[in-house]
Amino acid sequence: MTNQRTALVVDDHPLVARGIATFLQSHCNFDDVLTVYSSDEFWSRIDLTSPPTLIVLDFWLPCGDSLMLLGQLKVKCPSTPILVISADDDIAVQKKVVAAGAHGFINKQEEADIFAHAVAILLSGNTWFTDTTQKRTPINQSKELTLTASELGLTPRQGEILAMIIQGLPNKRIAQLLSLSEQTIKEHVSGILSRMGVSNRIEAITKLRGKRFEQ
Amino acid sequence: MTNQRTALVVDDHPLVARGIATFLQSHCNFDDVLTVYSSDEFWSRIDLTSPPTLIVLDFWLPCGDSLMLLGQLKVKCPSTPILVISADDDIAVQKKVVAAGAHGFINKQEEADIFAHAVAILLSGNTWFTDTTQKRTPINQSKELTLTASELGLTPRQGEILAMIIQGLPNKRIAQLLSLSEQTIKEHVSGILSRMGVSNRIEAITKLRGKRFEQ
DNA sequence: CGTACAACCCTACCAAAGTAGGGGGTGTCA
DNA sequence: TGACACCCCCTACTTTGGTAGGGTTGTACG
Repeated sequence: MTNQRTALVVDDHPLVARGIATFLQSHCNFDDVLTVYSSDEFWSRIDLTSPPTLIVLDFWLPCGDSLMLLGQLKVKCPSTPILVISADDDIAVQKKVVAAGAHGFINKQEEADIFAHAVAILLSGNTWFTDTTQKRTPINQSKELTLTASELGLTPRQGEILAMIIQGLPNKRIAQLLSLSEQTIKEHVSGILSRMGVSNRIEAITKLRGKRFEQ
Repeated sequence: MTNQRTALVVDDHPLVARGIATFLQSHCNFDDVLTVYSSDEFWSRIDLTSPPTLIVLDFWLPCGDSLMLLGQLKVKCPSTPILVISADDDIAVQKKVVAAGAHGFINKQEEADIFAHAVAILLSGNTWFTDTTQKRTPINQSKELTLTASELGLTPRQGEILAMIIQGLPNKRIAQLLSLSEQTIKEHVSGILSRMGVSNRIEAITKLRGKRFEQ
């Protein structure tokens, strides 16, 4: 039997696909990696008579049919592990991926060594998913994506209020919920904004987009 | 004089950054490429005493301060062309990038040879931007997580403005970018809010959090 | 003891956001 | 032709957000 390690990478971002491909070759011991940029190109170009050792599939294919493609891949290559990658870390996405029968799911923001680890796990016949039951601390979220009040230089009260701002609550509601005057909230907000270097709460919200905030 | 070609790549997705770096080296004749995964890491690690030949900057850094970083980079390396890349092809994004003084803007979905072409254009001292007048060929993402203007019952203009609201732009800036009066923007905003069933732009932003919006 | 800081309250003021109601001007479609 | 949707502009108004002053209290620290 040949021990050639081959992989198939399906991603509509050529640069990302290329990055994954070179990474698989240089860090995961793959001999040959095919890159495909769309499901159309996949069906017209790729011959799966010899199934690859691993398939890496982007969740956000432009045609939106990555899950369908996943199902067909599972039929064609039943013994090949499939790792789905995505740019966003929505839990709903992972649930869909699990339901569709993938063997692993990982975020593009993941550090390279974690990606390599996931690949190794899949090659060993196991699955790799982030734990959706426990709080967001797992492998999934590297620390750079989580901000705490103290990291932002905020006082505890300011952190509490910032969390409410992010929820979209207006000052009046925050004041009600905390049983404080609206003016006091405004002053806390001013402190938060100047500390964050933004000029209003909307900038603060957009600045924290994609990040997690903990008090 | 040394003709060393060096580049700096700032992208919060390690695999993407790696992909761009290897591509620059293998296809664009770069000798050395530094990769950085966050603006924090940038300031703490990178010494710009010798400005790179090219800077590649991701628009969607997790902290949301890519434009600020861009401005500071322009001060530190006034003669270095800056190419901004983004995962979405929102025209508003490109407009912001242009306004911030970047020398080029390109979508991550672009083919690799187009990316190489853009790099060559920038290195020759010119700029590279995509034509915003022609209509975008819609890239349909998976439908459940993507909302379009028509799905929300919005008119094209309202969709355009909602995209800007989500970016955090105030009415005044939107009016400037669209060459309209601020009042007209307010009326469009009112229409958007009542159509979405929310009472202000902040609720609109939080309502669309975690989802994609396309015009 | 004094200093510093967080937390809370107040008045006053200004800017931004949003609403209401009044015009126009296109284009499409029956 | 009229009805209608969309787009743009205007004045005038209210609400919300944010800043700048001025305070009081309590607590932690040297």
